[in-house]
Amino acid sequence: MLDERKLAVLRAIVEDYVSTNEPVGSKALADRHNLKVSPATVRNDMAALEEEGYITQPHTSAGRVPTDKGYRLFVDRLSQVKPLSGAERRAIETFLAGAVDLDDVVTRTVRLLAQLTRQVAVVQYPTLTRSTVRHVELVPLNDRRVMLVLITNTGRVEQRVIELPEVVEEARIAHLRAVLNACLDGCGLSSVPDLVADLPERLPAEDRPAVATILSVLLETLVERHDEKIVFAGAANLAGADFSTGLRDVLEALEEQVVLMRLLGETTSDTPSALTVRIGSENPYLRGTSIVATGYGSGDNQLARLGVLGPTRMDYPVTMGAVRAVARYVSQILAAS
Amino acid sequence: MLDERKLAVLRAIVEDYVSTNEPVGSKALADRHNLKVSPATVRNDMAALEEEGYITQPHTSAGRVPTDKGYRLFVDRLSQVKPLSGAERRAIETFLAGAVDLDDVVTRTVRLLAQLTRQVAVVQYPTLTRSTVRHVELVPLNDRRVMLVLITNTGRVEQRVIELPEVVEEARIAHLRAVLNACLDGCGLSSVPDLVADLPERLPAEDRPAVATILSVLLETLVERHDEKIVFAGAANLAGADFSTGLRDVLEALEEQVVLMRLLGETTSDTPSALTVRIGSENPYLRGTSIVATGYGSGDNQLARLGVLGPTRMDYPVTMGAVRAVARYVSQILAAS
DNA sequence: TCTAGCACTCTGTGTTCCCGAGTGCCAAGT
DNA sequence: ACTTGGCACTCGGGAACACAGAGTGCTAGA
Repeated sequence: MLDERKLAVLRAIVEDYVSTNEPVGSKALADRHNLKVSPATVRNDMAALEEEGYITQPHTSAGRVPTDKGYRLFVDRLSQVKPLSGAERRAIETFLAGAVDLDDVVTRTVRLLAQLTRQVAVVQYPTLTRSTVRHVELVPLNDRRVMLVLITNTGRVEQRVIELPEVVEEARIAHLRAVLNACLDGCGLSSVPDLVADLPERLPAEDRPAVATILSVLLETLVERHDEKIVFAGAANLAGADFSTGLRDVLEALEEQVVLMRLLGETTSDTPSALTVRIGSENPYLRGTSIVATGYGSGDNQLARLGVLGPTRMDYPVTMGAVRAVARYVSQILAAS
Repeated sequence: MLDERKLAVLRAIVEDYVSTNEPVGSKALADRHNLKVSPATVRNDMAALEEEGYITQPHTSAGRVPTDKGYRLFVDRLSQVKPLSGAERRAIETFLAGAVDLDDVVTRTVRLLAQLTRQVAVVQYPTLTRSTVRHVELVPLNDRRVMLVLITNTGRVEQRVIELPEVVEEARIAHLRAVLNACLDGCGLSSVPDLVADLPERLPAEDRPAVATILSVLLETLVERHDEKIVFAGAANLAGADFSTGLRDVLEALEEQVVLMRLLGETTSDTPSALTVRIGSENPYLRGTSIVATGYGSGDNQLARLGVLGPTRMDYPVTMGAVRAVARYVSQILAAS
């Protein structure tokens, strides 16, 4: 059905259209890529490709434009991920190496990725789920309030102000802190609920209301948060591109954590470190955009996802190369800290 | 030079132009606002206003449009800040009340403000400068690394991973922590450098390199950071409006902390809690936009600034009302925690 | 199966034309 | 001295139109 040459034509169409942003016609194609056939032959092939739904024409007698299905075939079978240049690699390395804490790593990563791809970059904060407790701190603020600070081995720090149900002396707080640390230090976050389950019973009865309050906040902190937190950068890169779905919608989606989360992908459970590409209508919500994403994290410990969002008409090989490279470097940085 | 009626005409022009986004002509003006004079008279006044530079016409024989100078006069003398409706007040209150920590307060604030004004909201993180140290924590990560956690009375938590120049035993770290806390607890951040100046001398000589490293990071943490950190929300609201300076520039400025900082205003030192309005060309960098900002913070303790950014053609009274109200509520929230 | 040629069909652009909103000015009215 | 009605003038923007050019589909021939 689709012989070798037709595929070559499709590849050429995608490449030309991506770089020129104009429907590409048979003559230009036969000229620029050395297909060694005449425009007329190309036209026949194009007709076939259109028949199959890989390309389409905006209006009669204009050039052809790839459809989502066309891009899909291109990504799956006609292109190779393009590795970064040496200069780019070095830039990534030095830029990420300067990060001082997890926040900083994430911020730098998202900016770097945006700049590298000239698109909108999206980075999900590493989830706490697989990390372990490094330290728990309870800081008395006044006699009815304490601040809970949870430090994990990924360098993440969580903080919560807790309103106690009754006045508790500092000494008791200190004691509780010691108990908590003894109990939790080094444990995986997912095992925390089990470990603290019987804690109230092991403490003086009069402390129990306070302890219960503190523990409930602690558990909340563990579960709730961090698959939700997502940051983006490079919105300015949207200004040039035209989205079928309207710039406004894209910007709105970017500011809506939930939508963004879904776009980044319900972690494709089989091989999370593989590149995921979602093209146009394959996306939930934002139909007119494409997303290139991947998991990242230290070692085989998948922590979160990152990627870029751009117009369907995007340079997939380059973008995929950048996303993959950045994900690797970040994973490396995270593993080291 | 500018009698009462001319001012009324200017006010009417600004109001009409803001609401319709079309140059306003003499006839429409005389009709809609009951000026009780004929269009011809209005035309004479308009000519005078144009002579003085308060309004201008996009092209000969179109209606008039306010200039930056015209908006300035309008804001200074012709308008009153419009208070929020009861429903809006209640919405603010409930929305902000749910915040769990400082991060959350800031995030909620910026979203709230964006939604309320239908513009881009910008919020600077409270600076540490005026706050006091609540607690300093040193957590050993391994024998060459410690994490420094600094907790302030505003609920802010700062964290840094520190690479030590040599191996230091945990006990020494614990001791240093105790010393630091004894020394700094409750002190204003600005006095920290003085307080720790002679600290190395009061400790065993063999610890000095490590202590010096830790202190330098501590000082860096204090000084460097937080007048820089700024967040924004509501970029989607830019999609509708048209900026003379180009959407791309605005988006770029928003992602550039430094520029944003300058736009928010080098804190007008005299009365920081007053509303600052910068109109069009009065702004550094972004000439085509207006900014309404104010300081916020607990009590007379000005901590940071927040505001909104929008097109010059903006409903100033309403926007100013929203900014002022939000700043007050946030200050209140911060004071309580 | 490929190629060359040809007629056809569009879009985008440039031109012209005209309507109408809005102005500036002047002379008359209060 | 200010206000008003009248009037000629000026543009911008939309409609109508023509036209060049790019690109196609089709058919006949190599």
